[in-house]
Amino acid sequence: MPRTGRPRSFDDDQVIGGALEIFWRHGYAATSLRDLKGGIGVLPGSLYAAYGDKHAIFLRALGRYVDASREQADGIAAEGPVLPRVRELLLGVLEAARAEPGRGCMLGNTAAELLPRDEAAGRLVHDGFGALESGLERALDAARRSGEVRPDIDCGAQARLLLALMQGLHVVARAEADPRRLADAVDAALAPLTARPGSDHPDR
Amino acid sequence: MPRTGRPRSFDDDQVIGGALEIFWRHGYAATSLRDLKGGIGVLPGSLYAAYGDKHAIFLRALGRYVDASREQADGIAAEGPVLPRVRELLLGVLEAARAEPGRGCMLGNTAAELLPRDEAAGRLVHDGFGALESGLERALDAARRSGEVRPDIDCGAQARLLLALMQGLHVVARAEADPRRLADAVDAALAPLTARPGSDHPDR
DNA sequence: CCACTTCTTGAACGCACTGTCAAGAAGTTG
DNA sequence: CAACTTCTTGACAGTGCGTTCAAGAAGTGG
Repeated sequence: MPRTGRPRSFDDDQVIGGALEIFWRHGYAATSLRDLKGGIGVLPGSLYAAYGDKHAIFLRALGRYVDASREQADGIAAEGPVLPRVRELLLGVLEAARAEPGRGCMLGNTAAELLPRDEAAGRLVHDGFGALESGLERALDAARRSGEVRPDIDCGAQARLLLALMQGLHVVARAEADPRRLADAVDAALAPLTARPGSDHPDR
Repeated sequence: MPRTGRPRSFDDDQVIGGALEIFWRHGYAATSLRDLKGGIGVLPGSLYAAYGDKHAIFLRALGRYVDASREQADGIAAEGPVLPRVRELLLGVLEAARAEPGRGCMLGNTAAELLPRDEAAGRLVHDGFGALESGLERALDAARRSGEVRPDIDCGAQARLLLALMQGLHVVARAEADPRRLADAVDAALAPLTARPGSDHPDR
């Protein structure tokens, strides 16, 4: 007997990716299902049949962003010199704010708009922040072992500092005509980490 | 000839203050005029007659918050030891997040939700951030002159760093069950400012 | 106390939103 | 090809929104 029906006309990845793009730019409340339809070409009826309701679609999109954040965090903790990568990460926030104003970080945007009321979104944002913090901490730990950063640094505290700085840059940059004005704050944050040139570094 | 009519039954300060409270907690889009009525007891019709529309009421409330931020900024730049006050400011962000989750900073909330699309709000947020940055910079400058912070510190860059850290703490704290976990990031940010015990401080 | 002005009130309007549904389109399998 | 299943489509209901407005209430100055 026949068991299959008409297949989906849209690709799951494309729909969630498109929804992420729109939610990212406009936020949750300010995004209507017609905006989603306009952006990805799938009508509300199909979206509801496939995913449930608007909130469920949002959580799917946010979940994809969290996955991407996890990958980014792992990239920071990769091999090689760490501080230039961290610096690039933070300056990249400012450059993104200049090139595409009004996007910011999806995690921070969601935190500001929906937390702590939306518990499901809260868990995802918590995971995303946790991944970034953990990636930064692992990276700093490795850098400390290699002598790239001073041995007396508290890598956990520094990771939390850098995460908060990153989120703060996203926010403050929104109000700046040229976000690059904030670049010296990045260097001010990273300078104290560097090992002194003549200082003792354990190995190598 | 008679020229005056029925006087207002509500106090302007109370209405704007009440509106600020509600916008602060719920954001702009998520606050309806019926919410405002519920919170301050003034019907939409009167609000429209008195202030214009919803957006105008929001700008008035935001303007009041900016004024308060300016006063807070001046408080930081007051006389006496600066670093303990800055530390208290940043730890106060975390304590507020613990005691009253979901408020954050009205400037940051507005930046995340409305900027850079809403230009009038953008100017106000820019002014508020500017006041905080300037207050921090003046405070650090004074502290450097008094020997409280190291003489080789770039006070402008540090002020921008602390402002961004403050805003970031507001955001990240929303996703933390206990925001005090972030307290060590505050100390990590302030530690490099302190003059070394045996170091040279110009006067006193 | 009366003429006049302004404010308050609650209903109402137009609109946009989320979510639903029935009918038709488009596949798949025996 | 025929039976069957699933998806798509566009219209629609229900709700809540910002905003307006006419009528009555409440003061004020002469």
